[in-house]
Amino acid sequence: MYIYDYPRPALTVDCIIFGLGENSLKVLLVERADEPFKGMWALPGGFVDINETIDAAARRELEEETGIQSMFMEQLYTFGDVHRDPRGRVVSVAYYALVNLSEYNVQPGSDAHRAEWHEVSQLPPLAFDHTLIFETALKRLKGKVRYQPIGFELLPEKFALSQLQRVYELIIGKELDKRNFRKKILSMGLLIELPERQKGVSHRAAKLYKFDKAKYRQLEAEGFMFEI
Amino acid sequence: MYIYDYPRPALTVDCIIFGLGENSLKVLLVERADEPFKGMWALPGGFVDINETIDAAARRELEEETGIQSMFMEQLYTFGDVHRDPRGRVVSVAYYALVNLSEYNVQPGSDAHRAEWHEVSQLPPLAFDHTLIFETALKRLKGKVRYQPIGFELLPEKFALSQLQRVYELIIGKELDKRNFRKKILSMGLLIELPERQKGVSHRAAKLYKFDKAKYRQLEAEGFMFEI
DNA sequence: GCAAAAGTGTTTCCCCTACACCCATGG
DNA sequence: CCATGGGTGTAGGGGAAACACTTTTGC
Repeated sequence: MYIYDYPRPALTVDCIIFGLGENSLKVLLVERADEPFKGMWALPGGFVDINETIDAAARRELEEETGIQSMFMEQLYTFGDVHRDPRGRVVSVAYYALVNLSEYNVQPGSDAHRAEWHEVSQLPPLAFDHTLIFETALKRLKGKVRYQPIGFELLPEKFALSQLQRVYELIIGKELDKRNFRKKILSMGLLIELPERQKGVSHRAAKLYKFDKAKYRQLEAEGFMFEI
Repeated sequence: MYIYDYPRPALTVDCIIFGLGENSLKVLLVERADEPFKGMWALPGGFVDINETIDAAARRELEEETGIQSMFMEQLYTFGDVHRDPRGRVVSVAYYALVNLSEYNVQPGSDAHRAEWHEVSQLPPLAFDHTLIFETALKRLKGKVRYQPIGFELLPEKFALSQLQRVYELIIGKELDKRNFRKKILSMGLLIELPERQKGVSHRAAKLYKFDKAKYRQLEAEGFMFEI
């Protein structure tokens, strides 16, 4: 049994890129330029090169689509139904990524194809099994945001507590009590209060904070569990 | 860009099969019959057929190794380092499975190769990147057992509460208070008390229970969260 | 001075934890 | 009768949830 004797599925990555809109959670979709599903919206993705790890392929796709080199990214699940691609057997490893739109001013569409941010609650029909992939990603995000500090990845480095609270409310999908939220998040001791404040707002300017990654890693190693 | 123009990685599945020993958690390992890593222990696995889903390939491997047709199984993670297999580019989708040893009397080694149950705390060196895969599986199991009712999968259909408690203690790795454990698990209302009792024990026979899957699914749909 | 969001404490209640003794059964 | 695990209740503490008003700032 030599490993080259077997016909092989093609291997791709697909990326679910979440971003934060004004008052909604968004996902980056691309319009398919070719058949199959020409003209339909799809998740950005592409083939895994024979000399590149799957993670590297996902990073490459993320950068191609957004121009951002380092963002939070995590493998989601591998989809391998026999008929998920009409062209033949294609197995896809899905990744989800979180990006801060306001800081980077992401310009989708720098590539040849059209790309747009869509509200997660109003997605168009998607090509292939991408609706299933997207739903899997959203479910994972909702589950994970409560017990891992990934909400910060959607915000700029410096943020106000109300922004952070809005992130959680958008993802979890229910309102949180302001005082209890602040108490809880501050009591973890994982936020560094900055000397600066919000600028250009027409009301009292909020204190800005940043997430203390080093401290989180230390606490995590000691058995601390993040939880909202 | 036609999908057949790309050189493709080979695609395999690897299975981490957990079973419950007398007083320990065990994993099924096979001894490699061929190079590379001939004679070393490895996770059972094999190639994904071009006409079979990845899940089906994993199920097939599980059945080949254990003779059991339906056991709890879940995709774990996909491992795709470029040099993880010295024969060439091989991407492996790992699955973990939970099996109840006492009920099925699993006979590893029915196949041509040697297979044995090993205590998870005393594993030999493994072939390929299988130590990494195994550690990923164990971490997942430890994390998941607390908030999904998968502990039951390691037990026979009818079990005593003390058996269930032992499962949790083994996986989580710390002792639990008997009264609190019983209170919590019974208060969820997910166990059906059976009219029968343990047999053949030289002390007071324990009540037997079974897990109420239908009720769990119903509660889950209503937003209920299992948690130990 | 008004609109809009920032910021702040206290009480109540429930759940988690800690903890020790009697009971049933087989040998 | 003894060894082995089965089975049970309560008190205290801590964290989660509920809840409303004052402060700051720009216009």
